[in-house]
Amino acid sequence: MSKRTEKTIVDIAEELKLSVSTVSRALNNHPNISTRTKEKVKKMANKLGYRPNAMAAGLRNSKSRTVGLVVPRISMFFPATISTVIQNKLHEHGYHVLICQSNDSLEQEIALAETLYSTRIDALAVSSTLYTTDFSHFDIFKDNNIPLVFFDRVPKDYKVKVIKGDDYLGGYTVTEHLIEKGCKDIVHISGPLTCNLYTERVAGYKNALRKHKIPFRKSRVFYQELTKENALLACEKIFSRPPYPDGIFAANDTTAITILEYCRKINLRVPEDLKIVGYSNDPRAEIITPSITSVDQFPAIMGERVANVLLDLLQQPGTTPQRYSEELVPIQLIERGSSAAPVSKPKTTVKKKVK
Amino acid sequence: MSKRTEKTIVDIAEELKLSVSTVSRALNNHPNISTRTKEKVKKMANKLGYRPNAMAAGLRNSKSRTVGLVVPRISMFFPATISTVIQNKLHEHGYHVLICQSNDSLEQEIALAETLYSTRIDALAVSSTLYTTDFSHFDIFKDNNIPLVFFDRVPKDYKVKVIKGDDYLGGYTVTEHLIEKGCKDIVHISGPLTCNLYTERVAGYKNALRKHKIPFRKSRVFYQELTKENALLACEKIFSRPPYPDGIFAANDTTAITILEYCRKINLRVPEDLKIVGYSNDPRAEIITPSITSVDQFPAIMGERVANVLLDLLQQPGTTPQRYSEELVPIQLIERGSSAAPVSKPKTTVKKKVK
DNA sequence: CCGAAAATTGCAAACGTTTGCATAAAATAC
DNA sequence: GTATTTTATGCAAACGTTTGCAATTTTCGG
Repeated sequence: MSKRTEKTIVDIAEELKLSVSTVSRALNNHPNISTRTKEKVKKMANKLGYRPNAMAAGLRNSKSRTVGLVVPRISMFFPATISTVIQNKLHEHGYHVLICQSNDSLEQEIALAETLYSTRIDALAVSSTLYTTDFSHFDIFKDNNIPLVFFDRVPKDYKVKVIKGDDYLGGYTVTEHLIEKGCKDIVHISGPLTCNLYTERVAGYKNALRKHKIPFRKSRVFYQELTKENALLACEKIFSRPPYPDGIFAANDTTAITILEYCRKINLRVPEDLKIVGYSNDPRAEIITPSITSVDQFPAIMGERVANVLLDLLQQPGTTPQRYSEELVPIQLIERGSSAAPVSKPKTTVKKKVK
Repeated sequence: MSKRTEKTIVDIAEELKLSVSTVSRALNNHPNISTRTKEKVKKMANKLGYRPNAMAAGLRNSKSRTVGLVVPRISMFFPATISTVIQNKLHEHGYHVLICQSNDSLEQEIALAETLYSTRIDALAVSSTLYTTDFSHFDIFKDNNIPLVFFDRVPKDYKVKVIKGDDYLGGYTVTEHLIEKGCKDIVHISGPLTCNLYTERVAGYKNALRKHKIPFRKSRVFYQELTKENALLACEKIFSRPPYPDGIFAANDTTAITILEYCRKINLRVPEDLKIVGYSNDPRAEIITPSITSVDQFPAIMGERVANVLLDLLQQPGTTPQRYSEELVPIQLIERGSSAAPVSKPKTTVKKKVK
C-alpha cells in the first residue's frame, strides 16, 4: 500500500538466494553468468517489477548516459529542428538528452553550464548566445575531458569541436544572387557582430559587392538582434527617405517577412521595386506571398553530424584529449518569388544547387 | 594532469580539518552551522573548484531534481511553445527538464516511460501519442506516487491530472463561425478519433450543425493524421467532383494551409468560393495570403499551468495521493481573411435561413 | 565559577549499483 | 583419481552525498 514499491537488485538476490553481484551481472548480460541464471534473474526482475536506478549506477561508474544540449531557444525553427534530430539519434543509442535554453542570455548560459556539469552529463553540445564572446564557463568540461561540441553559433578563438554552416558562402551567395538579379543598392540586416556567424555573412556580403564593383557603404548595414520589432525599426529608418535600396539581405527570415509586410503597407512592390532574401529557410518563407528566397542550412544534416560527433566522442576512452576540428555544413540558396527577376514569370520554387 | 580534477566534499573536509557532514551542511546552508564555517567552507569549495555531484545527492535522497516531459515532437509549433515555457519556468525553480519526443509512436512512448522512470525523475508531464488509448505504461508513476500530469493530448478514462484546451468549444465555435459567414456545406478534416481531443472537436462540429439545422453527413468528415500529404489526398477526394463544400474546418493549420494552396491551384477563390478555418494558430496562418482564420490555444498559458501544477505537486510530501482533476485552458477564434464574408455582399450576420 | 541549555560539529550508516578479486563448482586432461 | 583449466558465483569496497543521533563546545543564568 505505502511506498514500498521500489524493488532493487537486492530484493531479486534475496528472492533467488543469489548474491547481488550475480544479479547485477545477469541483468547486464555479463559473459560469466550462465544462461540459466540469467533467465531466472530476468524473470524474477520482471515479476517484481524491478526498474534499474540510473542514479545509483551513474554514481558508481560516473556515467549518467545523459548528454546536455544548450540552445538559444527551442521554439525557433532552426534550433528546434536540430534539437529534434540530435535527441532522436542519441536516444537510439541509449542516451538521454537534457535540452536547455539560454534564451539568448549569457547569464543563463553560464548558469546552465554550471548545473549541467553538476548532473555529470557525459557530453555537451551547445549553440551559444548571441552575446557570448568569452567561453570560459565551458572550461570545466574541457578540463575534465567531457566531450564538448559547438554547433551553428560557435566560438571563434576557443579550441573545441565545431560544426557550423558555411556562413561566409551564404552571405556571398545571397549577395551575388541579388546583384545578378539586378540590384545595385543592397541593404544588409545582420545580427550583432558578437556572434561571428554574422561576421562571416557580412564578410561574404562585402566580398560579393567588391567582386562586382559595388561600393560598400557602412550606412547600409544594420547590426541588431533579429526580432520583428527591430526589423520594423530598421524599416522605418530605411524608408524614411529616398533613395530606397533595391535589395535587402536579411540575416533571418523573421526579418525578411517583416520587411515584406512593411513593403505591402507602403505599397512597394516585391520583387519589382525591391528584392528580399532571408536566411534559414523557415517554413514561413515558402508560404508567404510572394514567397521569400532564403538559404537552407540543412538543420537535419547539422543535427545528424552533431549527434555523430557526440557518439564518436562518447565511445572513446575518457582520456583522449579533445581535438580541435571544424566541420562545415553546406548551404543552399532557395530561389523564390521575392527575388525573382521582374521580366520573366518565375516558377514558384526554383532550387539552385550551390557548391 | 590526468583526471584528478573531480573534487568532492571530502576534499574540502580534509583541507579544512572538518567532517564531511559539516561541509555538506555548510554548503546547503543548514541552520546548525555557524556562519563562520559556512564562509570558510564555501570559500574553499570555490578555491578547489568543487562542483556538487547531483547523482550522489540524488541517490541519497531519491530526488533527481529532474522532471520528464514527453511530447509528440518538439519541432511543431504548439508543443514547442509549451515545452519552452515549461522548461523555463521549472528551471527557475531549480529543476531540469528532460524533454523527450515520442514521434507519435506508441512504441517509443512506452520505451520513454520506462527509461524515464529509470532516471528517477521527480515528476512527469506528457502529451501523448495520437494512438495512445491504453495508458498503463504510465502506471509505474502513479503507483510510486510520482507526480504525473497530462496536457493537450490527454487520456479519457485514465485518472490523472489533466490540463487541456477547450476542444469541444473550439469545434463548436469554428463551425458556428463558418455557418454565420454563410456556409451551408462544411467539411471537417479531423485527426484520428483515437485522440479524444479530436473527438471533442467533432462533437462541437456536430452540435453546431445541429443547432443551426444543418444535416450532419458522415461523408463530409475525414479522420486522418494531419500531415500535408494526407491533406492533399483529402483535397483530391473533396474536389474530385461537385458539389464542392463552401467551408472547411481543418483540425490543424498545416492542413488548412495545404488546402488553401490547393485551392489556388484549382482556381477556387478563398474566401469567396470556399472558407477555410484552421486550428492552433500556427505562425504561418497569419502570414499566408489570405491569412487563415484559426483557433488560438494559448500554448504559453497552457505551459504555464502545466509548470505550476508540476511545481505544486513537487512541493507536496511524497505520500499525498494523486488527485484527479481537469483544467480547461480557454480558446479564442482568431478571425482572418480565409473566412471573411465576401466583400461583394454587404456585411450580414446570417441568422436564420430557410426553415 | 558551576551546571545546564543552546549551539556547533562529528560519526557512521544509508542510498542502489558495479567490479576486482577470491572462491567454489564443473569440466577437462593426464 | 588427481591435477589443472575453465566456468560461475560471492564478498566487499567503492561512488559522493545526506542525515539521525551522539558528542563536543560555547553560552549564559545564577
